Amino acid sequence: MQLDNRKKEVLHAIVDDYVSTNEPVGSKSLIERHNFQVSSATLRNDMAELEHMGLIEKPHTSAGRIPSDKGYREYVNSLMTIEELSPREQLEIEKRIDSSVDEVTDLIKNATHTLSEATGFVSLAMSPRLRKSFLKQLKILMIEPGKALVIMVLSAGVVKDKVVRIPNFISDEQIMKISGAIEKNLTGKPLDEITLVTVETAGKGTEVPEPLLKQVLYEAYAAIKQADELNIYLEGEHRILELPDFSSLGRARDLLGTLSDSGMVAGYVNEMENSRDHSTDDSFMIRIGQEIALEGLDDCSFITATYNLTDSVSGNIGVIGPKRMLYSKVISQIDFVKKKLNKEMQRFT
Amino acid sequence: MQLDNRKKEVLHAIVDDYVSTNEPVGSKSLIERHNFQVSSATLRNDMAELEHMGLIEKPHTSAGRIPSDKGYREYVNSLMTIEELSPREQLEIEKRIDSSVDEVTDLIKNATHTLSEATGFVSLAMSPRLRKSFLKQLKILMIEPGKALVIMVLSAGVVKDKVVRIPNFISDEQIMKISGAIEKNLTGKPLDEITLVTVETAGKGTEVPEPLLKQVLYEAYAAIKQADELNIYLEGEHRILELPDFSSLGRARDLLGTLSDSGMVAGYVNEMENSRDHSTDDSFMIRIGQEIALEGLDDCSFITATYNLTDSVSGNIGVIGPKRMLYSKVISQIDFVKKKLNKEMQRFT
DNA sequence: ATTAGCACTCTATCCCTTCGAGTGCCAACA
DNA sequence: TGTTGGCACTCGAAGGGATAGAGTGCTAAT
Repeated sequence: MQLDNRKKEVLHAIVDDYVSTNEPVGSKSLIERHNFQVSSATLRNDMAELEHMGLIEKPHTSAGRIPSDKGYREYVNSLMTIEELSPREQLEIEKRIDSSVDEVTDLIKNATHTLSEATGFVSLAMSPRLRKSFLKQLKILMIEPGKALVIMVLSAGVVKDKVVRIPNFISDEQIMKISGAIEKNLTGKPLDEITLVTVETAGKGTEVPEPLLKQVLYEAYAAIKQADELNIYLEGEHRILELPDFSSLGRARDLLGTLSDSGMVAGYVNEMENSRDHSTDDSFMIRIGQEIALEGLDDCSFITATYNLTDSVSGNIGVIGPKRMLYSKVISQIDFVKKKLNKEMQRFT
Repeated sequence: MQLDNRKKEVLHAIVDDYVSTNEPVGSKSLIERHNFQVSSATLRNDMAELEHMGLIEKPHTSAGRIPSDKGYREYVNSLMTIEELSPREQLEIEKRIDSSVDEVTDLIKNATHTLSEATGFVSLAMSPRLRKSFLKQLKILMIEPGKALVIMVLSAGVVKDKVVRIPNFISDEQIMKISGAIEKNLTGKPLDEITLVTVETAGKGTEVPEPLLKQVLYEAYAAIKQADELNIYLEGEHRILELPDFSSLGRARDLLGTLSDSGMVAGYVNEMENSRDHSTDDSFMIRIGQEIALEGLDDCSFITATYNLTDSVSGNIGVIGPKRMLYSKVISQIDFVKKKLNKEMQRFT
């Protein structure tokens, strides 16, 4: 069945009212608050149909209706209109992000924090996916016998390092030879094309005894792989408790419990990113309620956008909030933060 | 008034019972659960006196008694006996911390996580206070025109780095000269004795034009100062919600709100550390309820111990849990984790 | 297709009662 | 003087109606 115009308006109105009042909405209050040119009985008929179609539901027989996941989905896909943030709100966000940090990571954390403050929800960001960026420099610095620091400068303007163990009796000079060889042969190679074999090949020809060489090369490889690992930044978890939607302790507990396993959340965001439809240039991903395959997020919506550090290096930033949220507002907030982030990131590349 | 022996036993019993049942304890149940050789009426008299002394209080006229902050304090100071962890528990902790990480920071995070899991409370750790450690190496690595990485190796076995801005047109060679000069002159100096002036003096004599030199020296100084900054690691905030003590949403919200400002918590821990009584070798700090000068922690106890990375470089690790906790158990857990941490840290120095 | 009217449903809220654990105090006792 | 049994009293928690109010579905009329 198709939604005729009035039914669309009714659904739109129900979502709006429910979002703003947090009470199931009935046919009568719908008439009161909106300019429907029909009677409440007519709306009741419409609502019965919307319910039949699975777009709204009632908590109990004699209560008003609330949107179902499917209803929110319809609202987000076809009904709502995104409006720009007010200049005031824009300014507020720009002011908080502008801080002239020197590292991309700080910029991202900064943006995440700002987003959480602006929306009042939990916000999160993934670190840039660096597998498509390539090595610009790689140095190995001896720290003390048996310990060295591998420093990598990547094309995306990111610096990574890792402390590694090396053989105790290897000399400074030997380390420098190896480091030079790796750098010479691997510079320009994207991280996802660097394997243990590549590194070992790159290090061949170095005049360093085999077992020593092999261990250092392995550690260098491990450092490079670690640089490629994804991090997730979560902010504002405590704001959950301010929301009436999570006033039932149990829900709040489940949600925070799940969020505390940041690895799992990161994995999920990654999965979302991979299944994203890249054919459109719309970089938003929206998951509503049960669409989210994480425990305890049944009452949440999960919205992320993709930011770009370079053409081929990107990450995600977004929020986890209650399903009952002002979608149009939140989406423009995320969009604005994302754009600001993209702009600021140009400084680094 | 002095506490006679029986009153001590009564207080002890009240704390124990309240901790284990989470219900105000009355004279009758006290008799039932413990082997007092007197009647409940006698205990009632004792309890009235304990209340008069401010050690216990009643939620309402006709309820049992619960320990006051002062009562817990007395319990912690004089009544409880610390028992060792069972071998089983020890093993559990050792297993989780043993992981052979290569950086001190990871080790600390690891320990913090373990402590939170073991206690079921929020745990936290401060990064080592590095001001007494000294520079062993300082390198400045050019990343790209206008950007460099300052790398510092400290005596405590810690590596720190920071991306800094440098003049666009400075040469690799000039940077190396400056870096060499700083390293040569400042190696061996404790961080807290390094000031902007010290760094500028160290860099004198370098054959680099004044304004360029000055900016690089300033950035190097800033990097050193940043290495000295304290970090705090918090773990397991979500566990708060599992505790019956914080089932009243409002309290949980206040607590998590306060904890979300990690800078503030860090400042408080620092203050505690500074006011610690260093004359005894007891490295525990215990703050109960209102003794904690942080909003929303009225129902909490805050217990930390001091770990040592080297003789002069230390940090704190501990928990924030409900006042109504098994103090002896929690203290031995912290103690055990701290000792394990100290042991593992020897690898790094 | 829309509407007015009506009987029905279900929850939230308030009030009242009852129950029980606990207290304080008093008088008696060792 | 410290201890005890007894007793009246207090207060919160739990349970049981009763009521009000918002909302629904259905029917018959327009």
